[in-house]
Amino acid sequence: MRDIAKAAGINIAMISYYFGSKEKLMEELFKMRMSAGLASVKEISENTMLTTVEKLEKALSGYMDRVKHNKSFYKVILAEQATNKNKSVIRFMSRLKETYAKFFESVLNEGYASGAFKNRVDPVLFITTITGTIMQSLLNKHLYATHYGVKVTEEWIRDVYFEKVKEHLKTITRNILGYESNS
Amino acid sequence: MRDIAKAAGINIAMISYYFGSKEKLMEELFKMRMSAGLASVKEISENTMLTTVEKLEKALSGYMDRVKHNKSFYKVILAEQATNKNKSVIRFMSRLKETYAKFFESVLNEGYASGAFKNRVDPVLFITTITGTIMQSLLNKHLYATHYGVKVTEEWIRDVYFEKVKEHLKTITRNILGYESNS
DNA sequence: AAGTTAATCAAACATTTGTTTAACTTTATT
DNA sequence: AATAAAGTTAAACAAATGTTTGATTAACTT
Repeated sequence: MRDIAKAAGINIAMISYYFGSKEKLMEELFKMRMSAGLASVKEISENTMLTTVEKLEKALSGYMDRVKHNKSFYKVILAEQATNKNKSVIRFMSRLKETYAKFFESVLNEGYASGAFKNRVDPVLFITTITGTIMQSLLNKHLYATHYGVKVTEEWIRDVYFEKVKEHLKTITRNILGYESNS
Repeated sequence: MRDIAKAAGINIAMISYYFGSKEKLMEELFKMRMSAGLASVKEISENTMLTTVEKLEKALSGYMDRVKHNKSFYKVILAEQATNKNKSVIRFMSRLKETYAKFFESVLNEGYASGAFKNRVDPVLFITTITGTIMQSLLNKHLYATHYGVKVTEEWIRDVYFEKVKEHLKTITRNILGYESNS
């Protein structure tokens, strides 16, 4: 709390004054940061101009971009889920995941119905692979860099690494679902 | 530390007496639990009787089994990497990951050389997807269960859920690398 | 301008947490 | 059996941590 107050340039008592407790502060943080993802999914599913593949790729690239611009926050998400301490955050994440699950399930079903996707996959496990790849990419930056002898800088992460991950995501999605590239 | 001592049925001072500090206790835990993975990789790469696909599938199924039998520990691994606090654990994990990276790189190269694998993938990003899927499957148990209306029990997790994840892993590996099923 | 409410702060408070101490018991050595 | 070493413990210690208090200042309201 002291670190947060210092970083925010405020007195520590202000956090309790405005948020009530550390737990509630975390809750607000989650609600605020997660709303962008929900809005993006909502917008995509309501857009009738998009093909199934476009919907899918738009969702994935949006997801990647949000993680790319909120690296620390997504590490907090990981830590929160792994430690399982803040119950209201866990509940919040569960609801959120269910929303994403329904979205991806409907996109996959649309693709199977139209014949765009040739390979059957469990939608929940598909999300698990996508989310897992993105989250793990946050933890494997240094592995990638040292393996290929590159120096880790903010620019490299932003302009090179995350672009490679994005491309990789596209590739594996195409291979997993079995559809042809259109770009 | 008090919780650990209680769970172990020992006095809290014993931890300092035998391990020195909380950090060093964690280090020992990591060294101990991770040695199985290293041994498995070593054994597989030294076994000349196996085909490339067999090596790959043996490594993945071994990995899955270790996670399945040490669920809490792998959540600790996730939390440790996400919070980035214990530097010696981070260093240890980095060395370990590099070992795995080299292993998978050589397996993939072997597959490309023999023509067994048709699709090119970056080996480090391939590991990222595999590890990510497995780790995320630890966090998505409840999503899977509620999405399909199943009750979460230890038996269900062990006998049903992780078997589904294992199957899924096999499927996506096959699709990502582009090789044919042999079973 | 007086009075009320809201915002801010330094300090105090009460737990929690990792570590150490000092006394003791048990085990091993001669 | 006597002595030393190793193992074990309850209690104390010091630092960290989330929260509250009570005083002070700033911002509205009439």
